Amino acid sequence: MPTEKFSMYSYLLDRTARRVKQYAQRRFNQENLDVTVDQWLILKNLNKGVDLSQSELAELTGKDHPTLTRIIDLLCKKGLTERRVHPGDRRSFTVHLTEAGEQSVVVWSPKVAEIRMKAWENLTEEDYELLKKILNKIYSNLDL
Amino acid sequence: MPTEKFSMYSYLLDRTARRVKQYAQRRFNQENLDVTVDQWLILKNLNKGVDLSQSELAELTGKDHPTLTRIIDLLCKKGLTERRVHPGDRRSFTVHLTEAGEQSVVVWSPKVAEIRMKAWENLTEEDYELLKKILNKIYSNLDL
DNA sequence: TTAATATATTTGTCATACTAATTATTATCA
DNA sequence: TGATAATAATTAGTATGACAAATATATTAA
Repeated sequence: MPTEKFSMYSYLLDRTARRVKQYAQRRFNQENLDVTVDQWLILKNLNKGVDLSQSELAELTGKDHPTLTRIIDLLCKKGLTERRVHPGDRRSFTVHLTEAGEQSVVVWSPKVAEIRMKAWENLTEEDYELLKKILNKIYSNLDL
Repeated sequence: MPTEKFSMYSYLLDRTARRVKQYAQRRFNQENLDVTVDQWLILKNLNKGVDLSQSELAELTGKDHPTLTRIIDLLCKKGLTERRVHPGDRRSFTVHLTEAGEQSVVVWSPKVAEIRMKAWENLTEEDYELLKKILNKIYSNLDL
């Protein structure tokens, strides 16, 4: 006997995720951090000194390939990343953080972390852990 | 001292919400329910015998006005809703479920509820309640 | 080695999200 | 009343998300 409450939970989840992203984006804009929240996620994942292929980046960031291609296009246009030919596979690129990209990550990481904190105010460590557990459970329930 | 873990939680939230929507949409398509998840949300909110203005619908469903306008456009094109002049305010429309729209809601509600359940398998009542509480907390932390 | 298959990326299309600006109408106040 | 401000909806522009199909290159198998 299906219950409608699960539709309600789905709605709450969607609405909350949107607001979290919207809040962060507005703060990015206020601070004149000239990237989107999704672009930032890519930069952050590149900042390990390791160049990654687009496929690897897509996997890490949970983006599909067309979306990732377009995000990289924009980051390259902004001069924050560049595509380099993959040694040994001409189908592939490695995405490389430029000097400017590196600088952005270094300079902005603390501010971004601070912005991201806001959503989780008034929650306990236990809440974080439980939320993480529940979200991962949901995610794996829908394994595609 | 800002911590990066909150960026991680934000990422998990976003990723999970996307997968929940994606799963539902795929099931909608498989079942030949010819609306999007977001369009369905609108239909469902109209199915109380009460016509709502677009502003009211936007408020109820958490959509912004431009998005709502376009969703209503599509629903009207599909013959599931129609715009009616608001008696007493010529700026406004009331959105009305057509006969076909009513039928869709009646026919598909149980299947949609069933589809929506899938995400929440293996979670306890307590998990639901806590998740709801936490999501609402986050939402209100970011009051805009 | 050639033919079939698989993989990495891109392109195209539609839907949604957010912002800013516009239009039409209504409400308010000097 | 008449100017100003507020509200409802729309339009336009950019970014992301999902899906399908195309392109180029690699890999595998007959």
